[in-house]
Amino acid sequence: MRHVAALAGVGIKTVSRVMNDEPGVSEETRQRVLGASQQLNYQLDMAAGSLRRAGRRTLSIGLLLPSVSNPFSGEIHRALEDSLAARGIAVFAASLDDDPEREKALVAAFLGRRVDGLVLTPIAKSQSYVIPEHSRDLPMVFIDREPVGIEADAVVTDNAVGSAMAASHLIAQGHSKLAYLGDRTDIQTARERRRGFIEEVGRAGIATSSVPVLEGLHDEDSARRAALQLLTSEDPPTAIFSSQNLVTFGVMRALKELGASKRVALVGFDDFTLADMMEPGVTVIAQHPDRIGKLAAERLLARIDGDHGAAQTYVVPSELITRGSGELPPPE
Amino acid sequence: MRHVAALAGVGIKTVSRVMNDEPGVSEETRQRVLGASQQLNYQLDMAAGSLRRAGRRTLSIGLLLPSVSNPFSGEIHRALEDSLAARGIAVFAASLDDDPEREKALVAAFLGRRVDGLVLTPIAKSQSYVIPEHSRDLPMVFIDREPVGIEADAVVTDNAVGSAMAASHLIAQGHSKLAYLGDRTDIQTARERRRGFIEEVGRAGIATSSVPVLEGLHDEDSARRAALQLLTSEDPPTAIFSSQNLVTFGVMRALKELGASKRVALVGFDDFTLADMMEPGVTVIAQHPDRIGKLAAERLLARIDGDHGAAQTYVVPSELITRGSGELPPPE
DNA sequence: CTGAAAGCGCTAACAA
DNA sequence: TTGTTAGCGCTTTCAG
Repeated sequence: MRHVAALAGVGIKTVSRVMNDEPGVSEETRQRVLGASQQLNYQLDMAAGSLRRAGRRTLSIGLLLPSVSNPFSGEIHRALEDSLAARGIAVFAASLDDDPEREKALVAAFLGRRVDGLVLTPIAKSQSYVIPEHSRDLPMVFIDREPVGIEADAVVTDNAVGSAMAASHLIAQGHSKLAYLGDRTDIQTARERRRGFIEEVGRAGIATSSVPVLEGLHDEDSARRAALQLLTSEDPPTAIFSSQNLVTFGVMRALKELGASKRVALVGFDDFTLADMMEPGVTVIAQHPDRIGKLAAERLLARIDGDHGAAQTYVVPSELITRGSGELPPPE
Repeated sequence: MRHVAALAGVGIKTVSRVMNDEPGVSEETRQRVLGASQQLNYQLDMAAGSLRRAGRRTLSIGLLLPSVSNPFSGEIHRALEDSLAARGIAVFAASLDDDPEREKALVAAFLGRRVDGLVLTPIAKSQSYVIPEHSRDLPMVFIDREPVGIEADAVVTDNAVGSAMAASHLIAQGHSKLAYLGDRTDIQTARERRRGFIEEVGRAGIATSSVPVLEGLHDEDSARRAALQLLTSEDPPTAIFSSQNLVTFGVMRALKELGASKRVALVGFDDFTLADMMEPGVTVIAQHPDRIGKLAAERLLARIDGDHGAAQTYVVPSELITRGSGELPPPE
C-alpha cells in the first residue's frame, strides 16, 4: 500500500479510501490511485485490515459438517456459500466425522482464525464449551441437530414429524407389521426419528411392542445384515422404515438379494440421487438441505448484524415423496 | 496477549513462546502462562501472527471447485482436507459453476485473504491472469483439468486412456455400432474423452465417421432426449458411451423408457452411488477423486515447502468397473 | 478532499 | 531463560 501511495503521489490513507470504496476522494485522485495499484498488481490485505477495523470483521465464517464429501452436507454448504457470497463472506469448511474431539479442536482452530461466525452440526455431548465465545457475541447457528448445554439458534428438520408421516403412510397402505431400522442412537436426530415413527404407530392402534426396532446400524453393510436377518425371521414385517440413507441402501440390498423388492414396502428418511430409477422407485421422506443452509445463513447474518434477540430453533419441514416402494400393499 | 502476560507476570514474548510451543521456556513459567491464558480464555490470533511471521504464512489455502455440492468435488475436498489438517492448514472452498468470471473473482478474493496456496479446477479460457502471483511464488495446483497459458502443476485423470478403455471393452463384447454422448465441448476433459474414445474406435478398424457423436449435453434431460432420438433412429447403436455422470443418468432414463436397458450396452465415465444396484448394474470408467485430492495436497505442500522444480502434470489412472451394462452383447 | 500519527496483536531480532 | 523494541499492512482518529 505504501508503494501504491508513493507511485500515485498521494498519502497512504487516500489509497485505503480508494481500495475500500470510501467516499471523499476526487475522481481524478481515484483514477491515479487505481492506475498505480494495477501497475503494481496490488491487492488489499484483508487480514491486516481486520486487525484494526471496527468490529474486527474478517469476512469469513467457519462451517463444521459431518463430512464435506457427504452429499447432504455438500448441499448445505452450497446454500450457505451462495447466501454469504453476496456479502463477500468466505467459508472455511471442515469435516467432523462424528468425532466430538474434532469438533472442539476445529472450533478452536476457527476461533484462532477469528471467523465472524460459526455454523455447525454438533456431535459432542454438549456444546457448553463454546459458552464463553458465544456470550462474547460470536454468532453461532447449529444445523441439523440442536445444541445441548447452550442457548443458540438452530435450524433443523422436523425429524419426528417426517418419521410419523412415513408410519402413517405405510399404515394407510394397509400394513400392520412394520419395522424400524435405525442409525447410531447417540445421534439426536436418529432418536427423534425413532420416536416420531413409534409414536405414530401407537397412535394408529398398533402395539408398539410388536414393532422390531433395530438400531446402531452405522453403515450400509450392518444395515443390510440386520435387514436380512429380520426378513428371514419367522414373522417378517411387511413394511420397513429406514432412518437414514446408508441404512436405506443396506435394506435395498437385502431386499434385492431376497428378491423381495416388490413385495416388502420401504420408506427411507432422506432423499438420494436415482431413487426414482430403482425398481421399484424408492419412497422417501426428503429433507431440504438447501433450505436449511439458506435459513442458517440468514440467521447468522442477522446475528452478525447485531440481532440480539433470544435464541430460536427453526424447523424445516420434510416431505413425503412417493415413488412406488412405499406404496406396495401388504400380501393378502 | 498483553493481558495474559500481565496476569502471568511475564513478558509478552514469553507468552508468544508458550502459545507457539517454542523452546526456551522453563516448565514453571510455561505452566503459569498456560494457567493465565486459560483463565482469560485466551486464543492466539493467527491472522495477526501471520502479518509478521516469516513467509507470512496464514496456514490456509483456497480450493476452487465446480461446486461444493457435487459429489466428485466433495471427495476431492475431503481428501485435501485430510492431507492438510495434519499441518494445521485450513481450507477455504468455493464453487465456480463453470463461470470464468467467478473463477477470477474468487481467485482475487482468496489472494486478498493471503492464502498460502491455491488448488483449482480451471474453467476460464486461460489462467494467464494468475501469472504475476504464481511467479511471485504463490503455490498453485490445478486439478481435473490442465491450465492454459501458464506453467503450473496439475493433477488429472487419464481421460483419453479411460475412454479408450471403454471403447475397447465394448468392442471386445462384439459391438461395432457404437455411439458417443458427451458434455459441453468447451470443457477440456470432455474433449479428451471424446478423442480417446474415437481414436480407439478407429484403431479397432471401425469407421469413425459411422459413430454418432452427440455433444453439448449439459444436463440430464438434454442427454435423455439425445439418447431417445438416437435410439429410435433408423439404425440405432447397440452400445453407448456417455462421457459424464449426468449424461449417463440421462441415457439410463432413455433406455428405461424404451425398455432397452438390457438390450443396449452402456459404459459411463465416472462412477456413482448405487451404480451396482441398477438393473443391470452400470459399467463405468471410475475416476479416483480421493487420489486426485491427496496428490494435489502433496504437490501443494511440496511447493509451500519451497520446491522450485519445473511444473509437472500428474496423471491418476482411471479404472474400468464391470457391472453388467457394459457386458451386454450386441443382438444376433 | 487529503494526510500524519497511532496502534490493532503478533513475531523477528536482538539484548540482558 | 527472559524481555524489549520495532514493525508487518492496514484503519482509525484527528488535524489540515
